[in-house]
Amino acid sequence: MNPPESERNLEDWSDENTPGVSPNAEDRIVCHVDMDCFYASCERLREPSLRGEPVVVGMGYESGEPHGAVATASYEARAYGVESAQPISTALDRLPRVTTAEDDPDLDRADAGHYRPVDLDYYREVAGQIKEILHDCADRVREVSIDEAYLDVTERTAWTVVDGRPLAAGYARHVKERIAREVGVPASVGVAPTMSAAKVASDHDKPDGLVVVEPGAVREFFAPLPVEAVHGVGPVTARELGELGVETAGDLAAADPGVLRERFGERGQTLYDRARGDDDREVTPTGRPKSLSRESAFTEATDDADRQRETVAGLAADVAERAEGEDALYRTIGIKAVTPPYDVNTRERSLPGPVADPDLVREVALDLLQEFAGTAVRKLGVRVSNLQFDAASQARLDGWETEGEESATESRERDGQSSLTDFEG
DNA sequence: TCTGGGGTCCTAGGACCC
DNA sequence: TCTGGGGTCCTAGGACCC
Repeated sequence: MNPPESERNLEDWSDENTPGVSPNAEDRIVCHVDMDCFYASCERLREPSLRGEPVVVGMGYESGEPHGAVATASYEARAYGVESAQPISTALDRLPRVTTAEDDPDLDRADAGHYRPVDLDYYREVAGQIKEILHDCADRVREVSIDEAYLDVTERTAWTVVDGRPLAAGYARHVKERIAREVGVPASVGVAPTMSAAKVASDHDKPDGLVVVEPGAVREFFAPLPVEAVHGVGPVTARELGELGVETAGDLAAADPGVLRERFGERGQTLYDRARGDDDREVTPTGRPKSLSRESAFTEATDDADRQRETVAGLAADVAERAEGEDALYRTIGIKAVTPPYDVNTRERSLPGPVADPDLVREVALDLLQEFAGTAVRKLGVRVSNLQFDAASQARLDGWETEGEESATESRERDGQSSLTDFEG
């Protein structure tokens, strides 16, 4: 299983060789670029006076708004306990708005924050400029989200150590600095021979970080980190691992893979491999979406059938329109109904063949909703999946830009810019 | 943290087929 | 006949991520 000792990389001075990590020539160089509190950085870009100030991007902080959550908080705001995905009311408790501070002499303006609404169109525009740089810097780019991407830069640089540091570190710095200089927003970059290690590396020294993990040092790098640092370990898995006595990534790497497989299935093996630095995934471009969905929460749970049907009909229309905008055909139509306290129910129906038919989305969704007649729901969603993309769209494939100025969506934008509610999480 | 929106991947049971 | 084994599709739910 383990590669022979003789194959060890010259730069590998760790005592424990890492099984599975290929020797020198095949060591890839993967960068993970992760924008720091991206939405807040974008707000600062167009409003430079916000630099150095606590900034919270989210919705629902205007009085009278039903609900809302924090999309992104700047590090200054995080110092007050404001976090992503937090209810906006909690954020306001911990960090009052600046405007209220001005009205209220008892409030110290120094302890107040700047709140801004989410403006996804603008963030996408900024992201587009960044992606251009990334594609310029790498042969293969995988965009994970609006503010995050993997780059394979194996052909552009090397692990060779010069003046005590790998050339790859300088290359990563170059990428980072181009983004700062040409776009004006900070990024954290991780460099490693695998995607999973690069991901964790970029996270390791945020914000504005640059962390390099050399081949052979991956396991060592992971070892002291809490298991939650491993991509794919969430709260549930972390708790279950804890029950097995696995607290750190090092524990995970040293665990019995058989036990992990027994408890977590295939995922157990994958997590084990990751913690040991074994990850042979290639950096492949992001493919077409697998599903499209839209959902919406009620201020409070409702069993009003008319409201429910109205909501589902509206969501169905939105989803169908988005599918049309992306030239997607769908073969499965589904709904989601969240009932108190927070039970997620899904229902779906597959059709004999792929269609693009807004009326059908509506009909099927409403039909599936019938099962919940008389049930209070706090949230409803509509989804299409089993997507197929027709030839017309293939011309535009490749696109890392889902251009904001696509005309199909424009007409609908008129009656409420609130239709955009994406979260950085 | 009493819970916002948009995704991905995995699992497991049942239907159905050979 | 009460007995195989294997494969695929569908549906529902769960965990995780940004």
